[in-house]
Amino acid sequence: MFFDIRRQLQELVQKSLPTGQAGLSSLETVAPILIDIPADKAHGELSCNIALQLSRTLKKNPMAIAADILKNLQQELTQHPLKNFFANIEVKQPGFINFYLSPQGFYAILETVLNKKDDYGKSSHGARTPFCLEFVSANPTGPLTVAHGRQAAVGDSLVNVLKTVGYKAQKEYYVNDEGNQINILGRSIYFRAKEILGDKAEFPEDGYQGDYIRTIAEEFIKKHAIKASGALEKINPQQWRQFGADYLMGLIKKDLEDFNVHFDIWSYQSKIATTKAMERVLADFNAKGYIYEHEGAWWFKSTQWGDDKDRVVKKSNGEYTYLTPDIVYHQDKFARGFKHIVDILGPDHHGYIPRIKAAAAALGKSVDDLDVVIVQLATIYRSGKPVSMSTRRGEFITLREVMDEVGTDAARFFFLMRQTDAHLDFDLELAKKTSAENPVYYIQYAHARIHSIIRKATDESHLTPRLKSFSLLKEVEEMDLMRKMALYPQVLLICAKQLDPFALGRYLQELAGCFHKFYDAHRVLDENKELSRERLALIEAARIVLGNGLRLLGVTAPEKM
RNA sequence: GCGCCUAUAGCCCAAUGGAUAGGGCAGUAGCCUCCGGAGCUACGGGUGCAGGUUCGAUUCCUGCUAGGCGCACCA
Repeated sequence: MFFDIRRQLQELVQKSLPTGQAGLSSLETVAPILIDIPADKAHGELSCNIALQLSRTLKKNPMAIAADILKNLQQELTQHPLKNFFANIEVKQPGFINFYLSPQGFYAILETVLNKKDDYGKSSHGARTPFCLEFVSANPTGPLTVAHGRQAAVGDSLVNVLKTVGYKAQKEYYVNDEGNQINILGRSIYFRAKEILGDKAEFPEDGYQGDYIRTIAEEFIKKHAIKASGALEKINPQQWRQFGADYLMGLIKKDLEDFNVHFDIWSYQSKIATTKAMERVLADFNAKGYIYEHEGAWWFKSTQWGDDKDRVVKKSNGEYTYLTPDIVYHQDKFARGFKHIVDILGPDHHGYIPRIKAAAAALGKSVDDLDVVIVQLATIYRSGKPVSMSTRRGEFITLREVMDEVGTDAARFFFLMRQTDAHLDFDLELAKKTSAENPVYYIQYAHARIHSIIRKATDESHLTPRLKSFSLLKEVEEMDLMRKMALYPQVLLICAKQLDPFALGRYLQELAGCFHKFYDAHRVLDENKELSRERLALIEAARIVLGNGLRLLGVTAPEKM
């Protein structure tokens, strides 16, 4: 809603600038006109700081400039459709022009929400730009951990937000189904299978220790009806690897489904980063002069784009490093038409960022066409004590355990409770609490409570929400609630710009708070039927916005709790 | 040594470069003949240190201090 008002105000202010004064010709570049939403409602619903910005150029007191602009603005406004939308426009120290909405202005917000319903918040800001977000991409060598869980929560919600604000965003999972990790996986299963069949073999030092390996070995033995350990030697190592990777990918996909994360594209390293493809891309880089040979290895000149040092792409023993197939993979993504690529990675990858950005540049793109979002770790707390997560020793907490213990809704929400690039403490006890301390229940409760009221109104009094022509809503709590709803599209834009859905969860808490305050102060089902119908419309609108926001976060919006 | 992240009230966290720095927990005192008390109200308490840019800095820049993480011909 504010979009339209803000854009129109921007034009009006533009027309109202004090023309004909010194320095005005360069005003556009000196200071773009911005219509802000003040944090404090005492400063109005909207405000403009242009007078402060122009003060230096015009060599004039900002209060005086603002007064001039306001005078012109009020003149412009008399002919403008917005003229009834403002109760007051005034200049405040040190030179802000503040706009105070009239009841009509507030009701326009309400009508917009009620009209757009599920579409409220949508915009065309992204201009259908094709975005590829790759996240989780855990190797199929073990179950998903809470670290992956947080990445999944961030990535999925972020894509939902990006789609809503008009980007053509897709979720992609890159399956590393080749390489050392998978070789170790195959060997680990093989050795566990030997053990199970009574052959005491030394388990490899670098093998995966988790109990799930034993389960996979048992499954393998059962499937192939193997009776004695001698039969294991006839099995091709590739079979161990394939079986293990398939089995674990099955688990991972199930975990993600239950976590309410659904990927659009599954890419497999074995299909994309073939030896031929790697040779081709390195030959291409070589032709462009981005490759040199040193001590028998091939080096990629990533320093050319700001990396600390050049990186080996082909080892002296002829093998490729981790980077090489990844270059091919990113080439593949760009070739599929994505204008922007976002890789969501764990904190252990932050040294990797300049390298992969350099690769994007070497592929003929800009370093800005690829963003890397680093998701910091979440530390799980139980009874005030951190829980160990060492994957090496198999003592890790899995996403599955957390999901099963606190539920998908709480888990999804809690992973977003701090900015993505900051460490997060995840309190299992708090996530399970059914009280106001637990933010996800606080929000869901508001949603369920609204449903309850509307149900009651429909069933007992046959009252339906009014849809337009409001006139009776004028309490502070009612205005606060409408003001907060108007902010929603802006919150989505901020999330998109920051590539972080964090602000949305916080906003929903505030919105729920506005509703609870309203509820406590005023009765919806009043003696005055017309007032009841308008208040039903107000809470219905709040329900819509709460529901829309929760949906983007992958959290359910229950009608009853 | 180099790089990244963090530093805000007793505790946990907010604040697209804006105005009097917000909210939760804990503490104290209140609100159910009434639509869901899983809720609401009131009260205290503050930006690590030193500079710089700006009309304006919690925010941007430099240096320092403290904590976390990362720096392979590993993936």
